[in-house]
Amino acid sequence: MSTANPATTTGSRRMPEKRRAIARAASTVFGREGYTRASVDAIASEAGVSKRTIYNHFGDKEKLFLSVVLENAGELTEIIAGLADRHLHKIVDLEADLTAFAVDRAKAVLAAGEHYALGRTIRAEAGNIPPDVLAAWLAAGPLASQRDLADHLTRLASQDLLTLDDPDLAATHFTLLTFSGAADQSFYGAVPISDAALHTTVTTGVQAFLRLYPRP
Amino acid sequence: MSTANPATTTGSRRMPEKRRAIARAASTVFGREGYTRASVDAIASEAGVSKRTIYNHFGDKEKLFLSVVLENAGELTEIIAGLADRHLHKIVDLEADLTAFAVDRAKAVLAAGEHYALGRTIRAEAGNIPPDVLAAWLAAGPLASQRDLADHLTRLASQDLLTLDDPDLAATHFTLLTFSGAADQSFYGAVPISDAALHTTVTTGVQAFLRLYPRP
DNA sequence: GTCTATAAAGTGATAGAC
DNA sequence: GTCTATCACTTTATAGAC
Repeated sequence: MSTANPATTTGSRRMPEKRRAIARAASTVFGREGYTRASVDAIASEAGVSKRTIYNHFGDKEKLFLSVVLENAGELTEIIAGLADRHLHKIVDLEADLTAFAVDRAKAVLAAGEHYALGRTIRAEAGNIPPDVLAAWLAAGPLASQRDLADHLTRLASQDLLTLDDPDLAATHFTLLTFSGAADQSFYGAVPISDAALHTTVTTGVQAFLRLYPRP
Repeated sequence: MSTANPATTTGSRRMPEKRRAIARAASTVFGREGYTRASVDAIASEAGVSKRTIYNHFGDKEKLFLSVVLENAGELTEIIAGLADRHLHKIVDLEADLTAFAVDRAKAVLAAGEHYALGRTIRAEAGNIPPDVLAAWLAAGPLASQRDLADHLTRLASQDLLTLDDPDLAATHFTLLTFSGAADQSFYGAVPISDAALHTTVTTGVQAFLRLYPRP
Protein backbone atom coordinates (compact mmCIF):
# COMPACT_ATOMS: atom_id res chain seq x y z
CA MET A 1 0.00 0.00 0.00
CA SER A 2 3.00 2.19 -0.32
CA THR A 3 2.57 4.94 -2.80
CA ALA A 4 6.29 4.67 -3.48
CA ASN A 5 6.34 8.23 -4.60
CA PRO A 6 9.70 9.66 -3.69
CA ALA A 7 9.16 13.10 -5.07
CA THR A 8 5.68 13.89 -3.92
CA THR A 9 5.25 15.41 -0.59
CA THR A 10 3.03 12.76 0.84
CA GLY A 11 1.56 15.43 2.95
CA SER A 12 -1.76 16.35 1.45
CA ARG A 13 -2.01 19.77 2.98
CA ARG A 14 -2.36 21.90 -0.08
CA MET A 15 -4.86 20.52 -2.45
CA PRO A 16 -4.15 22.81 -5.38
CA GLU A 17 -1.16 20.65 -6.22
CA LYS A 18 -3.18 17.49 -6.58
CA ARG A 19 -6.01 19.33 -8.18
CA ARG A 20 -3.73 20.74 -10.82
CA ALA A 21 -2.17 17.35 -11.41
CA ILE A 22 -5.63 15.90 -11.92
CA ALA A 23 -6.71 18.69 -14.25
CA ARG A 24 -3.56 18.30 -16.28
CA ALA A 25 -3.93 14.55 -16.53
CA ALA A 26 -7.60 14.88 -17.36
CA SER A 27 -6.97 17.29 -20.20
CA THR A 28 -4.34 14.96 -21.60
CA VAL A 29 -6.42 11.81 -21.37
CA PHE A 30 -9.70 13.42 -22.45
CA GLY A 31 -7.91 15.03 -25.36
CA ARG A 32 -6.32 11.78 -26.41
CA GLU A 33 -9.19 9.35 -25.82
CA GLY A 34 -12.34 11.40 -25.95
CA TYR A 35 -14.88 11.60 -23.17
CA THR A 36 -16.44 8.15 -23.11
CA ARG A 37 -13.24 6.24 -23.79
CA ALA A 38 -11.30 8.09 -21.12
CA SER A 39 -11.69 6.15 -17.88
CA VAL A 40 -11.41 7.85 -14.56
CA ASP A 41 -8.97 5.12 -13.60
CA ALA A 42 -6.72 6.10 -16.50
CA ILE A 43 -6.86 9.75 -15.46
CA ALA A 44 -6.08 8.84 -11.88
CA SER A 45 -3.16 6.75 -13.03
CA GLU A 46 -1.85 9.52 -15.29
CA ALA A 47 -2.15 12.02 -12.47
CA GLY A 48 -0.54 9.71 -9.92
CA VAL A 49 -3.50 9.91 -7.57
CA SER A 50 -6.25 7.53 -6.62
CA LYS A 51 -9.64 7.58 -8.24
CA ARG A 52 -11.29 8.60 -5.01
CA THR A 53 -9.21 11.72 -4.89
CA ILE A 54 -10.64 12.74 -8.23
CA TYR A 55 -14.17 12.22 -7.00
CA ASN A 56 -13.43 14.19 -3.86
CA HIS A 57 -12.18 17.11 -5.87
CA PHE A 58 -14.54 17.13 -8.82
CA GLY A 59 -17.68 15.21 -7.87
CA ASP A 60 -18.08 13.10 -10.94
CA LYS A 61 -16.63 12.48 -14.36
CA GLU A 62 -18.83 14.97 -16.12
CA LYS A 63 -18.02 17.80 -13.73
CA LEU A 64 -14.34 16.97 -14.08
CA PHE A 65 -14.61 17.21 -17.84
CA LEU A 66 -16.53 20.45 -17.82
CA SER A 67 -14.12 22.07 -15.35
CA VAL A 68 -11.08 21.06 -17.33
CA VAL A 69 -12.64 22.15 -20.57
CA LEU A 70 -13.28 25.67 -19.36
CA GLU A 71 -9.87 26.08 -17.74
CA ASN A 72 -8.19 24.84 -20.86
CA ALA A 73 -10.06 27.18 -23.16
CA GLY A 74 -8.85 30.16 -21.20
CA GLU A 75 -5.26 29.00 -21.23
CA LEU A 76 -5.26 28.37 -24.95
CA THR A 77 -6.83 31.75 -25.60
CA GLU A 78 -3.98 33.39 -23.73
CA ILE A 79 -1.41 31.44 -25.66
CA ILE A 80 -2.97 32.50 -28.95
CA ALA A 81 -3.18 36.09 -27.79
CA GLY A 82 0.54 35.91 -27.05
CA LEU A 83 1.23 34.62 -30.54
CA ALA A 84 -0.85 37.36 -32.10
CA ASP A 85 0.94 39.98 -30.08
CA ARG A 86 4.31 38.58 -31.00
CA HIS A 87 3.68 38.35 -34.72
CA LEU A 88 1.24 41.17 -35.36
CA HIS A 89 2.19 43.91 -32.94
CA LYS A 90 4.87 45.38 -35.12
CA ILE A 91 4.53 44.47 -38.76
CA VAL A 92 7.64 44.00 -40.86
CA ASP A 93 6.20 42.18 -43.83
CA LEU A 94 2.44 41.84 -43.64
CA GLU A 95 2.09 38.62 -45.56
CA ALA A 96 5.00 36.97 -43.79
CA ASP A 97 3.84 38.08 -40.38
CA LEU A 98 0.28 36.93 -40.92
CA THR A 99 1.57 33.62 -42.21
CA ALA A 100 3.84 33.11 -39.22
CA PHE A 101 1.01 33.88 -36.85
CA ALA A 102 -1.38 31.53 -38.62
CA VAL A 103 1.14 28.70 -38.65
CA ASP A 104 1.93 29.07 -34.98
CA ARG A 105 -1.71 29.30 -34.06
CA ALA A 106 -2.60 26.20 -36.03
CA LYS A 107 0.24 24.31 -34.42
CA ALA A 108 -0.82 25.41 -30.95
CA VAL A 109 -4.41 24.32 -31.46
CA LEU A 110 -3.82 21.20 -33.50
CA ALA A 111 -0.71 19.88 -31.77
CA ALA A 112 -1.80 16.28 -31.39
CA GLY A 113 -1.35 14.71 -28.01
CA GLU A 114 -0.56 17.94 -26.29
CA HIS A 115 -2.31 19.52 -23.37
CA TYR A 116 -4.51 21.66 -25.54
CA ALA A 117 -5.95 18.95 -27.73
CA LEU A 118 -9.22 19.12 -25.88
CA GLY A 119 -10.90 21.11 -28.64
CA ARG A 120 -11.44 17.93 -30.61
CA THR A 121 -13.11 16.22 -27.70
CA ILE A 122 -15.32 19.18 -26.95
CA ARG A 123 -16.51 19.35 -30.53
CA ALA A 124 -17.10 15.63 -30.55
CA GLU A 125 -19.19 15.86 -27.41
CA ALA A 126 -20.95 19.11 -28.24
CA GLY A 127 -24.31 17.38 -28.37
CA ASN A 128 -23.89 16.09 -24.83
CA ILE A 129 -22.58 19.26 -23.26
CA PRO A 130 -25.03 21.54 -21.44
CA PRO A 131 -25.72 24.54 -23.68
CA ASP A 132 -24.63 27.07 -21.08
CA VAL A 133 -21.28 25.33 -20.64
CA LEU A 134 -20.84 25.12 -24.38
CA ALA A 135 -21.57 28.83 -24.62
CA ALA A 136 -19.07 29.53 -21.85
CA TRP A 137 -16.44 27.48 -23.64
CA LEU A 138 -17.07 29.31 -26.89
CA ALA A 139 -16.81 32.66 -25.13
CA ALA A 140 -13.61 31.78 -23.29
CA GLY A 141 -12.05 30.08 -26.30
CA PRO A 142 -12.79 30.57 -29.99
CA LEU A 143 -14.85 33.74 -29.64
CA ALA A 144 -12.27 35.41 -27.41
CA SER A 145 -9.53 34.59 -29.88
CA GLN A 146 -11.60 35.81 -32.78
CA ARG A 147 -12.28 39.04 -30.96
CA ASP A 148 -8.62 39.54 -30.21
CA LEU A 149 -7.73 38.92 -33.83
CA ALA A 150 -10.38 41.40 -34.92
CA ASP A 151 -8.73 44.03 -32.73
CA HIS A 152 -5.37 43.37 -34.32
CA LEU A 153 -6.87 43.63 -37.79
CA THR A 154 -8.54 46.88 -36.87
CA ARG A 155 -5.20 48.29 -35.80
CA LEU A 156 -3.54 47.09 -38.98
CA ALA A 157 -6.28 48.76 -40.99
CA SER A 158 -5.73 52.00 -39.11
CA GLN A 159 -2.10 51.78 -40.19
CA ASP A 160 -3.25 51.46 -43.80
CA LEU A 161 -1.87 47.94 -44.05
CA LEU A 162 -5.21 46.52 -45.12
CA THR A 163 -8.74 47.58 -45.90
CA LEU A 164 -11.72 46.31 -43.99
CA ASP A 165 -15.21 47.38 -43.14
CA ASP A 166 -16.21 44.67 -40.67
CA PRO A 167 -13.34 43.55 -38.41
CA ASP A 168 -15.25 40.60 -36.99
CA LEU A 169 -16.11 39.31 -40.43
CA ALA A 170 -12.52 39.79 -41.54
CA ALA A 171 -11.26 37.85 -38.52
CA THR A 172 -13.72 35.08 -39.32
CA HIS A 173 -12.52 34.98 -42.91
CA PHE A 174 -8.91 34.89 -41.79
CA THR A 175 -9.60 31.93 -39.55
CA LEU A 176 -11.59 30.11 -42.20
CA LEU A 177 -8.95 30.63 -44.86
CA THR A 178 -5.87 29.94 -42.75
CA PHE A 179 -7.05 27.57 -40.05
CA SER A 180 -10.24 25.70 -40.81
CA GLY A 181 -8.76 23.89 -43.78
CA ALA A 182 -5.86 22.60 -41.73
CA ALA A 183 -8.16 21.70 -38.85
CA ASP A 184 -10.32 19.75 -41.26
CA GLN A 185 -7.38 17.97 -42.83
CA SER A 186 -6.00 16.91 -39.49
CA PHE A 187 -9.40 16.22 -37.92
CA TYR A 188 -8.62 18.81 -35.30
CA GLY A 189 -5.34 17.22 -34.44
CA ALA A 190 -6.38 13.58 -34.34
CA VAL A 191 -4.32 12.86 -37.44
CA PRO A 192 -0.96 14.60 -37.72
CA ILE A 193 -0.50 17.12 -40.49
CA SER A 194 2.93 17.63 -41.97
CA ASP A 195 4.67 20.94 -41.58
CA ALA A 196 4.82 21.24 -45.35
CA ALA A 197 1.08 20.69 -45.76
CA LEU A 198 0.32 23.12 -42.98
CA HIS A 199 2.58 25.75 -44.47
CA THR A 200 1.04 25.35 -47.91
CA THR A 201 -2.49 25.59 -46.58
CA VAL A 202 -1.71 28.65 -44.51
CA THR A 203 0.25 30.39 -47.24
CA THR A 204 -2.51 30.09 -49.82
CA GLY A 205 -5.01 31.09 -47.16
CA VAL A 206 -3.15 34.26 -46.27
CA GLN A 207 -2.80 35.15 -49.93
CA ALA A 208 -6.54 34.78 -50.42
CA PHE A 209 -7.18 36.82 -47.29
CA LEU A 210 -4.98 39.62 -48.58
CA ARG A 211 -6.81 39.62 -51.90
CA LEU A 212 -10.05 40.02 -49.94
CA TYR A 213 -8.72 42.80 -47.73
CA PRO A 214 -5.96 44.50 -49.73
CA ARG A 215 -3.87 47.46 -48.78
CA PRO A 216 -5.77 50.64 -49.73
CA MET B 1 -24.38 -4.63 -54.71
CA SER B 2 -27.61 -4.91 -56.67
CA THR B 3 -28.92 -8.41 -56.76
CA ALA B 4 -32.07 -10.06 -57.97
CA ASN B 5 -35.01 -8.91 -55.94
CA PRO B 6 -36.39 -11.28 -53.35
CA ALA B 7 -40.10 -10.64 -53.39
CA THR B 8 -40.80 -12.20 -50.06
CA THR B 9 -39.45 -10.53 -47.00
CA THR B 10 -39.51 -13.63 -44.89
CA GLY B 11 -37.96 -15.77 -47.54
CA SER B 12 -35.05 -17.95 -46.55
CA ARG B 13 -32.90 -16.71 -49.38
CA ARG B 14 -30.61 -13.77 -49.31
CA MET B 15 -31.85 -10.81 -47.41
CA PRO B 16 -30.42 -7.46 -48.41
CA GLU B 17 -33.57 -6.01 -46.89
CA LYS B 18 -32.45 -6.71 -43.35
CA ARG B 19 -28.95 -5.64 -44.12
CA ARG B 20 -30.18 -2.33 -45.39
CA ALA B 21 -32.42 -1.88 -42.38
CA ILE B 22 -29.44 -2.48 -40.12
CA ALA B 23 -27.25 -0.09 -42.06
CA ARG B 24 -29.92 2.56 -41.93
CA ALA B 25 -30.49 2.11 -38.22
CA ALA B 26 -26.78 2.07 -37.55
CA SER B 27 -26.18 5.31 -39.40
CA THR B 28 -28.99 6.94 -37.45
CA VAL B 29 -27.87 5.73 -34.04
CA PHE B 30 -24.16 6.20 -34.65
CA GLY B 31 -24.85 9.67 -35.97
CA ARG B 32 -26.97 10.59 -32.99
CA GLU B 33 -24.99 8.95 -30.17
CA GLY B 34 -21.45 8.62 -31.42
CA TYR B 35 -19.56 5.38 -31.63
CA THR B 36 -19.02 4.38 -28.02
CA ARG B 37 -22.39 5.57 -26.76
CA ALA B 38 -24.28 3.74 -29.47
CA SER B 39 -25.08 0.27 -28.19
CA VAL B 40 -25.56 -2.61 -30.56
CA ASP B 41 -28.79 -3.33 -28.73
CA ALA B 42 -30.09 0.11 -29.59
CA ILE B 43 -29.19 -0.38 -33.23
CA ALA B 44 -30.88 -3.78 -33.30
CA SER B 45 -33.95 -2.29 -31.72
CA GLU B 46 -34.03 0.61 -34.17
CA ALA B 47 -33.62 -1.79 -37.08
CA GLY B 48 -36.24 -4.20 -35.77
CA VAL B 49 -33.87 -7.15 -35.91
CA SER B 50 -32.15 -9.24 -33.31
CA LYS B 51 -28.66 -8.45 -32.24
CA ARG B 52 -27.51 -11.79 -33.54
CA THR B 53 -28.56 -10.79 -37.04
CA ILE B 54 -26.28 -7.80 -36.85
CA TYR B 55 -23.33 -9.94 -35.81
CA ASN B 56 -24.11 -12.41 -38.59
CA HIS B 57 -24.09 -9.68 -41.18
CA PHE B 58 -21.30 -7.44 -39.98
CA GLY B 59 -19.05 -9.41 -37.64
CA ASP B 60 -18.64 -6.89 -34.85
CA LYS B 61 -19.49 -3.37 -33.88
CA GLU B 62 -16.40 -1.84 -35.40
CA LYS B 63 -16.90 -3.51 -38.77
CA LEU B 64 -20.51 -2.42 -38.73
CA PHE B 65 -19.46 1.16 -38.12
CA LEU B 66 -16.81 1.16 -40.80
CA SER B 67 -19.15 -0.37 -43.37
CA VAL B 68 -21.91 2.10 -42.68
CA VAL B 69 -19.52 5.00 -42.72
CA LEU B 70 -18.29 4.19 -46.20
CA GLU B 71 -21.73 3.51 -47.66
CA ASN B 72 -23.02 6.72 -46.19
CA ALA B 73 -20.24 8.82 -47.60
CA GLY B 74 -21.07 7.64 -51.09
CA GLU B 75 -24.75 8.35 -50.71
CA LEU B 76 -24.18 11.83 -49.36
CA THR B 77 -21.75 12.58 -52.16
CA GLU B 78 -24.44 11.67 -54.69
CA ILE B 79 -26.97 13.86 -52.97
CA ILE B 80 -24.60 16.80 -53.02
CA ALA B 81 -23.75 16.16 -56.65
CA GLY B 82 -27.48 16.28 -57.38
CA LEU B 83 -27.76 19.61 -55.58
CA ALA B 84 -24.82 21.02 -57.49
CA ASP B 85 -26.28 19.88 -60.76
CA ARG B 86 -29.65 21.35 -59.94
CA HIS B 87 -28.37 24.75 -58.86
CA LEU B 88 -25.25 25.19 -60.95
CA HIS B 89 -25.95 23.49 -64.25
CA LYS B 90 -27.73 26.41 -65.77
CA ILE B 91 -26.93 29.69 -64.13
CA VAL B 92 -29.56 32.38 -63.90
CA ASP B 93 -28.05 34.64 -61.27
CA LEU B 94 -24.59 33.50 -60.24
CA GLU B 95 -24.64 34.83 -56.70
CA ALA B 96 -28.16 33.58 -56.05
CA ASP B 97 -27.47 30.17 -57.54
CA LEU B 98 -24.25 29.68 -55.61
CA THR B 99 -26.02 30.77 -52.44
CA ALA B 100 -28.90 28.37 -52.98
CA PHE B 101 -26.48 25.53 -53.61
CA ALA B 102 -24.42 26.33 -50.54
CA VAL B 103 -27.49 26.57 -48.33
CA ASP B 104 -28.89 23.27 -49.54
CA ARG B 105 -25.55 21.55 -49.20
CA ALA B 106 -25.05 22.79 -45.67
CA LYS B 107 -28.54 21.65 -44.73
CA ALA B 108 -27.95 18.23 -46.24
CA VAL B 109 -24.72 17.70 -44.37
CA LEU B 110 -25.61 19.37 -41.10
CA ALA B 111 -29.23 18.27 -40.78
CA ALA B 112 -29.12 17.12 -37.19
CA GLY B 113 -30.58 13.74 -36.45
CA GLU B 114 -30.91 12.77 -40.06
CA HIS B 115 -29.44 9.80 -41.80
CA TYR B 116 -26.38 11.66 -42.97
CA ALA B 117 -25.27 13.01 -39.64
CA LEU B 118 -22.48 10.46 -39.50
CA GLY B 119 -19.87 13.01 -40.53
CA ARG B 120 -19.76 14.31 -36.99
CA THR B 121 -19.16 10.87 -35.57
CA ILE B 122 -16.48 10.04 -38.10
CA ARG B 123 -14.61 13.22 -37.31
CA ALA B 124 -14.98 12.57 -33.60
CA GLU B 125 -13.56 9.07 -34.01
CA ALA B 126 -10.92 9.94 -36.60
CA GLY B 127 -8.14 8.99 -34.23
CA ASN B 128 -9.56 5.52 -33.76
CA ILE B 129 -10.33 4.77 -37.40
CA PRO B 130 -7.79 2.78 -39.43
CA PRO B 131 -5.95 5.21 -41.72
CA ASP B 132 -6.88 3.33 -44.88
CA VAL B 133 -10.57 3.46 -43.99
CA LEU B 134 -10.29 7.11 -43.15
CA ALA B 135 -8.65 7.73 -46.50
CA ALA B 136 -11.39 5.76 -48.25
CA TRP B 137 -14.04 7.79 -46.48
CA LEU B 138 -12.37 11.04 -47.47
CA ALA B 139 -12.14 9.89 -51.07
CA ALA B 140 -15.76 8.74 -51.25
CA GLY B 141 -17.06 11.77 -49.37
CA PRO B 142 -15.50 15.21 -48.95
CA LEU B 143 -12.85 14.84 -51.64
CA ALA B 144 -15.33 13.54 -54.20
CA SER B 145 -17.67 16.45 -53.51
CA GLN B 146 -14.83 18.91 -53.69
CA ARG B 147 -13.76 17.46 -57.01
CA ASP B 148 -17.28 17.66 -58.37
CA LEU B 149 -17.56 21.27 -57.26
CA ALA B 150 -14.22 22.06 -58.89
CA ASP B 151 -15.59 20.70 -62.17
CA HIS B 152 -18.63 22.93 -61.91
CA LEU B 153 -16.48 25.95 -61.19
CA THR B 154 -14.28 25.14 -64.16
CA ARG B 155 -17.33 25.10 -66.38
CA LEU B 156 -18.57 28.38 -64.96
CA ALA B 157 -15.18 29.90 -65.61
CA SER B 158 -15.28 28.68 -69.21
CA GLN B 159 -18.58 30.55 -69.51
CA ASP B 160 -16.84 33.70 -68.26
CA LEU B 161 -18.95 33.76 -65.13
CA LEU B 162 -15.91 33.80 -62.90
CA THR B 163 -12.14 33.87 -63.04
CA LEU B 164 -9.98 31.15 -61.60
CA ASP B 165 -6.58 29.64 -62.09
CA ASP B 166 -6.78 26.65 -59.77
CA PRO B 167 -10.22 25.00 -59.69
CA ASP B 168 -9.40 22.77 -56.74
CA LEU B 169 -8.22 25.67 -54.67
CA ALA B 170 -11.29 27.67 -55.65
CA ALA B 171 -13.55 24.79 -54.61
CA THR B 172 -11.72 24.58 -51.31
CA HIS B 173 -12.17 28.30 -50.76
CA PHE B 174 -15.84 28.05 -51.62
CA THR B 175 -16.33 25.32 -49.08
CA LEU B 176 -14.35 27.14 -46.42
CA LEU B 177 -16.20 30.40 -46.93
CA THR B 178 -19.72 29.01 -47.28
CA PHE B 179 -19.71 25.79 -45.30
CA SER B 180 -16.96 25.51 -42.71
CA GLY B 181 -18.21 28.45 -40.69
CA ALA B 182 -21.70 26.98 -40.46
CA ALA B 183 -20.29 23.55 -39.67
CA ASP B 184 -18.23 25.06 -36.90
CA GLN B 185 -21.13 27.04 -35.48
CA SER B 186 -23.36 23.99 -35.38
CA PHE B 187 -20.62 21.59 -34.33
CA TYR B 188 -21.26 19.62 -37.48
CA GLY B 189 -24.93 19.36 -36.77
CA ALA B 190 -24.84 18.51 -33.09
CA VAL B 191 -26.33 21.87 -32.22
CA PRO B 192 -29.05 23.18 -34.51
CA ILE B 193 -28.34 26.30 -36.51
CA SER B 194 -31.19 28.61 -37.39
CA ASP B 195 -32.12 29.11 -41.01
CA ALA B 196 -31.45 32.80 -40.60
CA ALA B 197 -27.95 32.24 -39.23
CA LEU B 198 -27.19 29.73 -41.96
CA HIS B 199 -28.40 32.08 -44.64
CA THR B 200 -26.36 34.96 -43.29
CA THR B 201 -23.22 32.87 -43.06
CA VAL B 202 -23.65 31.49 -46.56
CA THR B 203 -24.53 34.84 -48.10
CA THR B 204 -21.48 36.62 -46.76
CA GLY B 205 -19.37 33.62 -47.72
CA VAL B 206 -20.57 33.65 -51.32
CA GLN B 207 -19.96 37.37 -51.54
CA ALA B 208 -16.40 36.91 -50.33
CA PHE B 209 -15.92 34.05 -52.77
CA LEU B 210 -17.08 36.20 -55.66
CA ARG B 211 -14.70 38.96 -54.63
CA LEU B 212 -11.91 36.38 -54.75
CA TYR B 213 -12.94 34.95 -58.11
CA PRO B 214 -14.77 37.78 -59.90
CA ARG B 215 -16.23 37.78 -63.37
CA PRO B 216 -13.48 38.70 -65.85
C1' DG C 1 -33.84 -14.54 -26.96
C1' DT C 2 -30.87 -15.60 -22.87
C1' DC C 3 -26.37 -15.71 -20.70
C1' DT C 4 -21.68 -14.46 -19.47
C1' DA C 5 -17.57 -11.84 -18.98
C1' DT C 6 -15.70 -7.46 -18.61
C1' DA C 7 -14.99 -2.85 -17.88
C1' DA C 8 -15.94 1.22 -15.82
C1' DA C 9 -18.57 4.67 -12.73
C1' DG C 10 -19.28 5.66 -8.32
C1' DT C 11 -19.08 4.62 -2.83
C1' DG C 12 -17.82 3.28 2.00
C1' DA C 13 -14.61 1.91 5.41
C1' DT C 14 -9.77 2.58 6.85
C1' DA C 15 -5.21 4.42 7.41
C1' DG C 16 -2.31 8.30 7.89
C1' DA C 17 -0.64 13.34 7.91
C1' DC C 18 -0.98 17.73 10.29
C1' DG D 1 -9.06 15.06 16.33
C1' DT D 2 -9.94 16.34 11.89
C1' DC D 3 -9.25 16.06 7.21
C1' DT D 4 -7.90 13.76 3.03
C1' DA D 5 -6.09 10.08 0.18
C1' DT D 6 -6.37 5.10 -0.63
C1' DC D 7 -8.11 0.47 -1.46
C1' DA D 8 -11.63 -2.80 -1.92
C1' DC D 9 -16.18 -3.25 -3.09
C1' DT D 10 -20.81 -2.78 -5.51
C1' DT D 11 -23.58 -1.82 -9.37
C1' DT D 12 -24.62 -1.15 -13.99
C1' DA D 13 -24.19 -1.46 -18.78
C1' DT D 14 -22.64 -3.59 -22.86
C1' DA D 15 -20.08 -6.51 -26.33
C1' DG D 16 -20.33 -10.77 -27.94
C1' DA D 17 -21.42 -16.08 -27.51
C1' DC D 18 -24.75 -20.03 -27.11
